[in-house]
Amino acid sequence: MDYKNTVNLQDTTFPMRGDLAKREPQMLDKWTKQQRYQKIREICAGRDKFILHDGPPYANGKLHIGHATNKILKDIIIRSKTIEGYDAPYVPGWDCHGLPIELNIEKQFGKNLEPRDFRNKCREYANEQIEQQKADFIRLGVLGDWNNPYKTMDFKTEAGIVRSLGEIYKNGYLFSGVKPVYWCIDCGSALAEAEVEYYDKQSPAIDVAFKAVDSQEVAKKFDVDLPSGKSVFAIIWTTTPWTLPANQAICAGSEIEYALIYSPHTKDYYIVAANLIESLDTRSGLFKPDGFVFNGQLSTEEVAITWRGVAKLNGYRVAEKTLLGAELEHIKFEHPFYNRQVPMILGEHATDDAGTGLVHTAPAHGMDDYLVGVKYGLDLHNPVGNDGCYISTTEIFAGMNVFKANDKVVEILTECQRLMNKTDITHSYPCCWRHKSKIIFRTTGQWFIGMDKAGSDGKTLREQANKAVDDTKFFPAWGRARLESMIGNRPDWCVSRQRNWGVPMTFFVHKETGELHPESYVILEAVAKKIEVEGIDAWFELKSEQLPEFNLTDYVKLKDTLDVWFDSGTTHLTVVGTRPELQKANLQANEPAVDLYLEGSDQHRGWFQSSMLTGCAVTGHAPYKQLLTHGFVVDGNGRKMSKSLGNIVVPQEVMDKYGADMLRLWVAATDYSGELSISDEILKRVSESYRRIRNTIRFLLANLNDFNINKDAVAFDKMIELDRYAIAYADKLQAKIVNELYPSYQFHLLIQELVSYCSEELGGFYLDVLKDRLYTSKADGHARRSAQTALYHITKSLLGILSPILAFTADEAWEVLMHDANDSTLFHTHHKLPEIDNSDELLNKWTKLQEFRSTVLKELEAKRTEGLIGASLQAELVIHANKDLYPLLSSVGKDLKFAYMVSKVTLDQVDTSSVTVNVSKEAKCERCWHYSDDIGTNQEHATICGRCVENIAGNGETRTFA
RNA sequence: AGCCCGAUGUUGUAGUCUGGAUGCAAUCCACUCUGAUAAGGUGGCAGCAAAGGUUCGAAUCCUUUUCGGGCUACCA
Repeated sequence: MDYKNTVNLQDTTFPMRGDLAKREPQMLDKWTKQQRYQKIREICAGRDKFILHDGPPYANGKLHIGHATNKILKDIIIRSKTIEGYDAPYVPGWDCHGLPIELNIEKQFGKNLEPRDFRNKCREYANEQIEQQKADFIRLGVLGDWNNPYKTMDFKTEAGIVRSLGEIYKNGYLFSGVKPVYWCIDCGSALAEAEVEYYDKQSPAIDVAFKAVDSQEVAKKFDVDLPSGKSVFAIIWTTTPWTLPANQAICAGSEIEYALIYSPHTKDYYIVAANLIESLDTRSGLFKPDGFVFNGQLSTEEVAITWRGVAKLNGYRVAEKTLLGAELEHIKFEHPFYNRQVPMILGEHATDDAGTGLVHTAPAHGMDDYLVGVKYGLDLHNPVGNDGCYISTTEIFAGMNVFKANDKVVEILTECQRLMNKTDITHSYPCCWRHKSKIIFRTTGQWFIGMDKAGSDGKTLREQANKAVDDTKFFPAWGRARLESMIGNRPDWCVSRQRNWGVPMTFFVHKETGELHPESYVILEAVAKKIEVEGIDAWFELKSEQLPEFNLTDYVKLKDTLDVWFDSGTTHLTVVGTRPELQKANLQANEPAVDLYLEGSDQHRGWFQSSMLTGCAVTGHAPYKQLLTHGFVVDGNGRKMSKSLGNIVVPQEVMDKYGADMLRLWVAATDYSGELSISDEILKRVSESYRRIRNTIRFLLANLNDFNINKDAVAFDKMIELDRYAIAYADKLQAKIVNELYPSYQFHLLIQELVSYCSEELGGFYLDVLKDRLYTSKADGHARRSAQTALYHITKSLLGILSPILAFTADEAWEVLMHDANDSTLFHTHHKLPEIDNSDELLNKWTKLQEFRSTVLKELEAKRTEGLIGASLQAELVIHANKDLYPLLSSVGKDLKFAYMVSKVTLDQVDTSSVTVNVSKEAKCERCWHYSDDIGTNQEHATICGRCVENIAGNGETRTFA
């Protein structure tokens, strides 16, 4: 008889190889047809809500690995909250307005489209981009309301953005002002801080002389008697020659020491910071002629000055007396090429560590200059237009591009002999993040959300935001310091832009005064109603006559649009605040509407911050309870990905090669609080972990194939001890993962626990021990059903825990386990494992038995190396146990040999424990492969042992402990 | 330029606050099984970025350096 057929070898439809790249898309099709997202919403209806609000990616460009990482993390959380028992809807979104899209349309269609056409094209383009990105997101397994995402260009959202602006206006935080803003010539618009990046750029650096209006008087201050026909100059240093037309002052540091120095070349006299004389001379050669040696004789020219500091100053002819900057204040100088007198003023930003210690001051072109200009009442007038060219009234330079004007300025300075030196320097310079081109500072009329302006409730936005940061929980904790300093330091938020594809600032301003219409808040609501129906075109095409209820005759429409950061920064109002499924039934006053925002660490200056500011300005508190940040993705060597390094990992390729679950497992297994490394090797290692998990599941499913929980389950108090232990173990693991690791978002620790559970606890112990019982005991006998009962619970628990991460694999296995091709882990909550009596005791006992087992295994391995045994069943153990060990081992009774997978164990009590391994002299049972002395006892089954006879012909063997 | 973070075998990680033989998993090698088979079991190899300091003792504390990542600011 072939006894192999009597062994319970099961098979499963769950294949060993995942073949994910091919099968995942099929699963997705099925899920879409089933409308799984909607079905889950129905199942979850009535539960407490957990709101993770999606930060909208910009609707332009292909998905990169950073997008994928972010969305996968979000999906893991959404799924984990769902299976934990929350109603966790996920509405993905896109950021749609703004310059990058405009640029693409301009590139395609030129700049001469009608505004309405242009905006329509932008809208179409954004929609196309969204469709592409959406397909990739879905492919990642991200579960969400993909048929109904939010877009910042939805008419309702656009109207909501306008309304949010209205609230901020009403609350007193919005104001218009003239201020220097970052200005990108290529964008033709002001930029937000977040849109500015710094690169090394080359600039001309020039030293320029400003002639004193009254040289004689200035010389006297230095106790110098100026020869007739000689002049005194102040020298400034600048790397932006083009700002000289806007020069209104020279700025000195009040505590800096300034000297008057004579140039043997020009025969004139110059004011420079005393300790910068040498560096100025080094670059200009102005003061110390080659080969000059002071011989104690003074030339006629020099006699005018009382020379005393000469020797000390290495040949520089300097007036002995120096003056502090404060003593130079208000001295008048002539502009180098305009008929304009400019004063010497004082400012803290003037230092003596570079340049000449005197700072050229153009209030229209720099923040410091602007502030000091306001203080001294200087002309703030900005001569540069939106296009980066001087306006028509600018002498000499009218119509010229500012950067091109650099050369012209140099030329003119040379002509009028005011240029003392010119070199090129490479320095870090602010640039537009889109164009990478140099930006300029430009003082223009803009609209701001004030950080330090008290709102209608008497508090400043900065105060409110700081408080709100305190109330927020950060993962990881250092995010708090980051956001705090960000908000502490930021200037007023310039929200106006001068573009076409953006949400308009729907205000009417007075023709002459520029004041907002007194009924602005009401008008704005009227406009919002129109935008809700027709989109932003409603504003751009609006005629005052269409709002007859307001007196608009002396008012004009504001043409500015809003910074796109305002669009995304208000989604907690325009999206979360308006979609019913995202609202909690019992939200308390001042309670954030959203539980979690989750984005890359760059969003501290971006979305985290803009949302915080609008939240505080409109609602007085943060829009979110928790902030979770992840790092950027870098390559296997920790380098950031770049085209030139050729180390870019493309998510689509990973999915085509390994499948989405592999990418998801990679995200989960990586500590994302720092950088996330990815490379081919790393992915290979990840897929090895995956195989381990998958195979464990396969083994579990295979051995449950003939098991029906409703008919075959063994009552828990009747189960074999080892099986009860295994359930207790699984319960403890599940508790840790569900109660600690998922809620604290520490997925990498969770994955470690799970992989080591599959390898060590299950593969290395429980399942290994169980094989004998599963295969050889009576198919529907107590011993086997007890094991299967445990396996069933373990599998159900394991798949639930895995499902947020291995979304595809877990559900694939779930269908097999439940014998239902339409079921999903997410239609259920975490499996409730049966409560096991004395579980701690059991865990403790079997942990000790495992420890001793490894001693046994070492002994077996020694015998194996000696060539005495192969399979461990060839061995018999003689265990001499001391008084601690003996009760432990004997408490497992005759089942100890199964726990240790040998054919026989002899146990006695001694003082010192030891294990002896003997090779069995008995015959091998053809069926169960144990070596036994009762083979052949039964005539009918001459080649198998008594236990096997009982299992195939009797009622099945009895097991109690293992 | 300043500030912050990180670096643990080939890979992913734990341990660092609070000093005490580094640990887990995968890879690799060897043995073994052939009833999880492009599997399973057992054993083995190998690591604290570098240097210095404190200490009986340092992955851990201190200093310096290197490399990587990030942030902030701006040199007019």
